[in-house]
Amino acid sequence: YLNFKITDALLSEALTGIIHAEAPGKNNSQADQRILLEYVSANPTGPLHIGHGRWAALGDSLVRILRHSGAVVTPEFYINDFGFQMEKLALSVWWRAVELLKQEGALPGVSPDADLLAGRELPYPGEFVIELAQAYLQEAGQRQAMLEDWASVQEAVLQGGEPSSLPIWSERIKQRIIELVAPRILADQRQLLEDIHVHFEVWTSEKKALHESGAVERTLKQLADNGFTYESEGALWFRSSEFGDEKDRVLRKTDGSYTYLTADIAYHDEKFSRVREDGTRYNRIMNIWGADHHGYIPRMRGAIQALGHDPNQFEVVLGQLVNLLVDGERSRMGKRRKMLTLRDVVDEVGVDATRFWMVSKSADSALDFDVDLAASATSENPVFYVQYAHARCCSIFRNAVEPSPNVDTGEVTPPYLQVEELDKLARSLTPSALAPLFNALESDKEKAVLKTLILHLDSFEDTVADAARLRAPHFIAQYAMDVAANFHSFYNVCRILTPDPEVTKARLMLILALRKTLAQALDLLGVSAPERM
RNA sequence: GCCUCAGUAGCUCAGUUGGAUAGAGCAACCGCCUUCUAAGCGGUGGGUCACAGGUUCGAAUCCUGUCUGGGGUACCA
Repeated sequence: YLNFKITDALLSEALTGIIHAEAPGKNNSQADQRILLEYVSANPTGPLHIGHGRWAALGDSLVRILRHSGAVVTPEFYINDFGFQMEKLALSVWWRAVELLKQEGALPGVSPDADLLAGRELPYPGEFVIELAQAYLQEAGQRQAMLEDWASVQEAVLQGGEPSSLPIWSERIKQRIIELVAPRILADQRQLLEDIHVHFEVWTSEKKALHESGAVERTLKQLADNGFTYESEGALWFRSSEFGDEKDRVLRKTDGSYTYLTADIAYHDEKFSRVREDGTRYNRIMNIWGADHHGYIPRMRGAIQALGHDPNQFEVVLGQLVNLLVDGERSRMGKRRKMLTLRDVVDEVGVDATRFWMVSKSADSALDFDVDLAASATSENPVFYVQYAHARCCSIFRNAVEPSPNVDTGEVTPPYLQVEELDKLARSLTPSALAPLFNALESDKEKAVLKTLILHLDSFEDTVADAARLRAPHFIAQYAMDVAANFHSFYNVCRILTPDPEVTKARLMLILALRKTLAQALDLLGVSAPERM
């Protein structure tokens, strides 16, 4: 094993490079990549939950890291606004609307106290459905339409007709509810995502872009022309087993409707074929999926191949699921009346803590999110450790250029140096100017801590490239914690602002490189870098 | 059954292409604020890296098997 000595000159060069860099860690390791990254892609059937939060944090950090590594990335949200889920939601809204009308005594022949929902289980029992129903009834004309609708289904409902036994209500009202409700929910989701600094450039509606546009039929025809479909048992099948899938998959059900897979195949066909603004196409179609979709990959890959695209350009980043811990026990998220939403968590622990928490662990391991710990996690979250390091750097710079009045004597100590002086020094910095950094150290310990810190700063670029290559944002979180720890050690063992101006300047350059790197690392995670805490 | 992810300190988890004495945060204990922010630092205690084989000069890491836990195995989305 080579045991080479790292000279002060090399360390100086590393620091100088960081200070002159436009953005630390920037590299070209992914420069040949044109990536369409689809993630989150929730149904517009309710608020985002914790699980979505993990994909959002993971995906957005990945976008930032890949771009920092030279890739062109388009983040995209696929809106699953088609199919049974939407109908189930509409049905739930309808029931809540009936309930509201009943409470007002507006339903003929029904007492306001009567329990129409007794024994029934709404597909979407959440509180938010009641708000949607209220909004729906306030729409011009909808209240009247509901009452007319009620007259036609009243008897069936009063005799105990189940909500699931469709249709007991009119198609007209169903569509009207969906039209009203889907955009509202989507807008809420979008607002929350923006609030946590997760931005999508493209929003693709399954309903509009695939079903109403005829894209699904076109893709289906292409698959058939290529000879990969057949009819059996009244359904249309895809020969996915020819591509390594366990079995063939249904594309068109016996009732004539399409499966989710069919629309998704059309979607991926479109993504592969899409021509970008500069005339090129994407050479990487990337998705972030939950581990519950794992078995779905072979059939999707098969379909991509069957349509003549390169399956090697298709990539799925799988994330293990998030468990919600309530009273120390795992509980399934979702269909509870009171559920803990992503909004609740963000309100409770803040954007920075939530995002850092979500990406500080490998996506390969299941994440336990302890609700009871959420509040206390505020002070426990390592994100503050990193942010504090950054704030400390900023504080040092403030002290360096500001006069400091002594509280006891009232005397004012002049600033160590002027802002302009500092800027000029940074701009024209050469490695040799950093010599005082190494010469003025008093102990081996100081020297060792300093060396570790600079080596760490120097490895940032490699870390970003590794994180990009392995699609592992948690490398960055880990890195940020490590560097922060190095700095906190150094800070306690070595003073930055000293009576010797040359030493002070050199050490300030170190802090400048550190501050830039910390700010960049935090930015790659979508976390703010506060100047004071 | 098959596919897949995981099992590392009391708890939550890092450990990148195999590399030197396995790390961090939290929790426990002992120190450190007249000096750049103590949301910090130093120290102590705490690990048969699930288990058993194998490959290798060298394994938490690679291979095989076993055990335990999560997820999947739909004409749901």
